[in-house]
Amino acid sequence: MAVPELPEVETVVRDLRPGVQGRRIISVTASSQRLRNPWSAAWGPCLVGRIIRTVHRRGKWILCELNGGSSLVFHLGMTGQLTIRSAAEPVSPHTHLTFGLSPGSMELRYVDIRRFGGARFFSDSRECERFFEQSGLGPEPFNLDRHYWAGCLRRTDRCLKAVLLDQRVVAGVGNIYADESLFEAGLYPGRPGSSCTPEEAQRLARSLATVLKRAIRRRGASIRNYVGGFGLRGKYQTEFRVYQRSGEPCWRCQAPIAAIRLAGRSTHYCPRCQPAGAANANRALLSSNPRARAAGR
DNA sequence: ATAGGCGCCTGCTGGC
DNA sequence: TGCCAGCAGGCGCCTA
Repeated sequence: MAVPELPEVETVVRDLRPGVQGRRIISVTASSQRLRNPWSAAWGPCLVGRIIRTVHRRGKWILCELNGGSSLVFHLGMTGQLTIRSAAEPVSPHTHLTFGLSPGSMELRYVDIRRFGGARFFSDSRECERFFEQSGLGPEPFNLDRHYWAGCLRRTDRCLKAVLLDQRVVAGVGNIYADESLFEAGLYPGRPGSSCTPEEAQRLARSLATVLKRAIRRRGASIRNYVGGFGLRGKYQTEFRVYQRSGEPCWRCQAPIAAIRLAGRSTHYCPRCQPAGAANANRALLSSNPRARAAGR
């Protein structure tokens, strides 16, 4: 099950923008089932009549800015789907929120099988800003400040996998792209952050950005649940180097991919390209060219 | 202060 | 064939 991480959320946001921006919310319907971020009945009346000005992403969050300074913020959790649909389309099971839009008979629908996600309303921009400040959400993973990132690794004995998953350190990374970027960087996921040289830290930052941008170009990864804003699946799952490939040959060296458990998450890596010993870790950036990929299959 | 573990939640899978 | 334990994991909360 591919969980929505940064590339998937970015795809949803890009898909939704043209259909949602400039439209007015004319109705709000909530299911009776409780979401992890519970929907307040008071929010519906606050939303009706407001126009969605912009839709953008922050980490794994989707922010819809409305007129009057208020905002509607979504988190997809593990199985959330936020799509724009014709109001005539049948409502699929596990639809928890429906926002009727005008002009046109379109609906913004929030579907979430496991209900780990949800939405919340902020009546003014300061309230929204405060929410994100309190959550301590870290910077976006693109163009990470070199000194900030090196410091985050140097100061911790947590393993690299745990650091990447920590939304306070860097926003938007989940289990798939943590594993994929560690492979790209040739770094063993279990290595303590403090064991990394500044060069290794920089390599990991570059690999993270590379992998995320590549996944965005492929509209994210779909294993089961994830779909973009139009309900279409992503394609990046066919390009996983290590994630869910345990036992299969490494794309680069053919060694079987290993699976372990780190930071409470299944973790996939190549024991040869990502050696556990720090002395062997200073390797060249891993190739991701299609021929290497073909050779690995 | 920090890190690790647990529970929430449903659907799928593999073993019996 | 049918049942059920185990697993998947983002995130908030609790504990050591």
